[in-house]
Amino acid sequence: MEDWSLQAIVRGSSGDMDMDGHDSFLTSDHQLFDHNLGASFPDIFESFPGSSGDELEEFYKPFYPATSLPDQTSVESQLQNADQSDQSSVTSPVATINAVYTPKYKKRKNQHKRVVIQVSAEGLSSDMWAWRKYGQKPIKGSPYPRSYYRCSSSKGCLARKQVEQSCTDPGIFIITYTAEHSHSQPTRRNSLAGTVRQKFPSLKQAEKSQQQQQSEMETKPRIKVEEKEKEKLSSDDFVFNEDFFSGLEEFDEFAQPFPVRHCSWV
DNA sequence: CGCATTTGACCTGCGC
DNA sequence: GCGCAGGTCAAATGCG
Repeated sequence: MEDWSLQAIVRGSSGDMDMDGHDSFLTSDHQLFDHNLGASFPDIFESFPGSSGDELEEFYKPFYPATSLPDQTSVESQLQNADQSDQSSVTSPVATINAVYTPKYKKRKNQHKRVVIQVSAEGLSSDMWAWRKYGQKPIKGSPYPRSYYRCSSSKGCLARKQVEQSCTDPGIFIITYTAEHSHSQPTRRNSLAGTVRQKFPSLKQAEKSQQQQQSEMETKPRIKVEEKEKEKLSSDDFVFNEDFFSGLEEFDEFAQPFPVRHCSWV
């Protein structure tokens, strides 16, 4: 909220960029490509110690639309665009490729490796994992708060996810997954299956709440904006530790059912 | 009663 | 060293 002017600037300069405005100005060290995952991965393959590439390919496959693997030229042009908007927005993942997730306040610097996907609200509600919200924070430069979730299916499961709403397209949610599940995917949606409680508002709900929010803000300026957009997306680090590949199938499972709009490595 | 959500406080990393 | 921002904790509260 405090940085609306900044947003305006960013949006104005980036125009109808394929990156959402949030990532374009929020973080300087994020890589965000529109459907360009595949083409951008060679860098990762090269830099990933001991990685054959095929494994990673298997991993990221579910995240990009089958029809949208861009060619190298479009990738390069997009990278150029990214460079134009933010010279530091494209950085080599090499430096953080060995990052290992350490719980609790540890090493933000090493958390650069994350899996970031962009989905519609529909996609949000299609996540079969059981997530428990443990925090929400307003993010500088974004009108929407970021919500923090951890896996509630299993006690020791380190899987985390951050959800943040795109500031350029409220219908788009940026999800960042960190770490992997230490258990198999639940057959039930969550432990509260059968209850009314919803972990992620549907698009309609989101719209509804936005309308509420708007009317609220008309009467009382600013206040509780976050509540509404509940699901923001965020960007998480993905950890390339030894457990990384063992969890790929799980990501595969949750990634496929819903439409992924973007996927990026940061 | 058990689990989820909310929310302020706290901790840590980072830039200046 | 200080302040800011991101990430997490935990008490309070709500809901089924």
